[in-house]
Amino acid sequence: MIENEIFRALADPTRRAIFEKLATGGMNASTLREGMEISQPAMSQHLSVLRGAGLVREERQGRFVNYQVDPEGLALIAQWLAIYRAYWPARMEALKVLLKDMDQ
Amino acid sequence: MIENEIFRALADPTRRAIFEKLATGGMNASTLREGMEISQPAMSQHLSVLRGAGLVREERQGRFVNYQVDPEGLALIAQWLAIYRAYWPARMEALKVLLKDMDQ
DNA sequence: AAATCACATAAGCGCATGCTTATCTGTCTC
DNA sequence: GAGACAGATAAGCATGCGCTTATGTGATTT
Repeated sequence: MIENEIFRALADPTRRAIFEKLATGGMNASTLREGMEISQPAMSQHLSVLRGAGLVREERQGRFVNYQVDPEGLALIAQWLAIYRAYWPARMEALKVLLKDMDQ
Repeated sequence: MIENEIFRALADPTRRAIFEKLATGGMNASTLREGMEISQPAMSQHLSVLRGAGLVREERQGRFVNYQVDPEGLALIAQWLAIYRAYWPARMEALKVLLKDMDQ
């Protein structure tokens, strides 16, 4: 069950930070590590978890590995969330705007 | 940081099951426990975590405590997710429908 | 007020998780 | 091919987490 791996992956703040940084644009593990106080093995392990959850894709480029956000994982969260749309407050302007954007 | 508590709360499959059951309608802890193989203290602890994450509200009713989904937590996930809308695949029909609904 | 019921809290335990250091694999450069 | 570099994997360790049993608290019933 991948849904479980997604939520578990995002439960760790360091992993969310990595994912969020990656969302600004694809980059390799070393670049990703810049500015973050995290060891190389730790980064590698986190990326592995994110990859297993379908939140991140990897692509070998010579001796670098380029990582980027994988839409699949995000889509699964969105679907999970959509089930509970009845509970979202009507005043959620940000989401409304989002939906308008998508509807075009 | 509550965002962290939300993701952590949802990372546990038992807790997601409780939340999902609660989404079908508010009920007290004992009713919630029916059909789920979970001890009374475990249920109480899970509900406490969900409450701390803003995913669930509680309301004393005599010697029962009625629990129900709290939209606040869901809204925060939705907002977090919305940041990454650029990555959502265009073919996400379910979400499109959802947005249309909300836009009315 | 005594017993019962719904639920919360406390304490302890086993296992998962995230980190560390050390080492391995694969690719590039010279 | 030897060294350097990017990254993965292994092993060990400390902490966190979810469970259990036991007990506490507040409300209801008789």
